[in-house]
Amino acid sequence: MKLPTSTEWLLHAAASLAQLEPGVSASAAQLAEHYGVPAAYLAKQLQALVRAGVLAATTGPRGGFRLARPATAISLLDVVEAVDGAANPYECREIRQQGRGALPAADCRSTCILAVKMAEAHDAWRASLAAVSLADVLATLPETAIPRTRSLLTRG
Amino acid sequence: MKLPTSTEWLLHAAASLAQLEPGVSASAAQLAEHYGVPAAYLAKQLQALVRAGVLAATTGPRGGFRLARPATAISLLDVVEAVDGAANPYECREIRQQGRGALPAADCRSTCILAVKMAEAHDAWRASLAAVSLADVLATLPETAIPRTRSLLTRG
DNA sequence: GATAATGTACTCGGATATGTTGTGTCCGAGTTGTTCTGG
DNA sequence: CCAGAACAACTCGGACACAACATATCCGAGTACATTATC
Repeated sequence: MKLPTSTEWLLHAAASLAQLEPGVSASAAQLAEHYGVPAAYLAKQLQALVRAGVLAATTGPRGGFRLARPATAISLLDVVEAVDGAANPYECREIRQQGRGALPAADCRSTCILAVKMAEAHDAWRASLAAVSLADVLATLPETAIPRTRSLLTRG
Repeated sequence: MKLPTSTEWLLHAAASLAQLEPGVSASAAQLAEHYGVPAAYLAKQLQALVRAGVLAATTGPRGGFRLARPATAISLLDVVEAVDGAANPYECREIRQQGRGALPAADCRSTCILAVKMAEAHDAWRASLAAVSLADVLATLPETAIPRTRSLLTRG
């Protein structure tokens, strides 16, 4: 069980975009150089956030990516599930109904208890991430961070 | 983020072994046929549970795998982390200290807030799975299930 | 008849191929800001 | 000096190779039981 490496990039990128003034965009190339990551691959992943409705993209000069919603309305879960999908990492294939020890249908009326418990754990994970918004993240940064990010991501 | 398919096999296998009488073992071939899964691959994964101290293995005739501890002392987390590892699926590579926007060392005294929040979510997931033991799983099975499993996994 | 040695069948354990998914890269379509020309 | 059109540069968006891990498989080392020969 491993999240893509790009998850870290996108979380930081979203946090950086949240620090920009409303209406201002930053391009994929800017963000890539800002973090020292491959520009083309970052751009590919940013598209996933656009498809998920977390970011909005604008083409042409002065274009780029910006938040599609206020930072208070974007949770870490929104970002993570945009890049990795919302599926439960545990996939129940009903092996209780297969092989020599297959259970009779009467015993399979309710969901497999193991699948239920694994789903509950996944829900706990999702709830933990859903409780943190980008605004919460920004609130923990030092005072100097936001002006600094704005200046670094503003093109001359 | 996806758990190996074999995770389901091992959870069910551990639950089945927990239903056997103390001291009785079931071989990898038996368990594989019981669930209709590839025997060699299941055996390979069962070894991971042995290395983790969850199962104990015995070679030779009448040998096989059995629980290394009472079912009350084995949690779902023990099984899942034995096969998949205990590492956090989110790996912080400190990109905040890299690239054009690298933060000064003074701002990196404490752990990156994003890594902290991702770790908290992982802890919530682990706590949820650690709270469920194999004995809890067995308690939800119908009365007929345990004698049935014992009879199917007992060799003639 | 009891015992010890032998043989056999069964078990796990690790080393070896293959398929799928994430990783990384490239080029094309579209849009905006700029520049140049004409009135 | 102003307006319009053409141009050019920059942006995203999707299509194309490469690599790492999970998947699947095989054969060898070791052990317990059953058998057999001996005392």
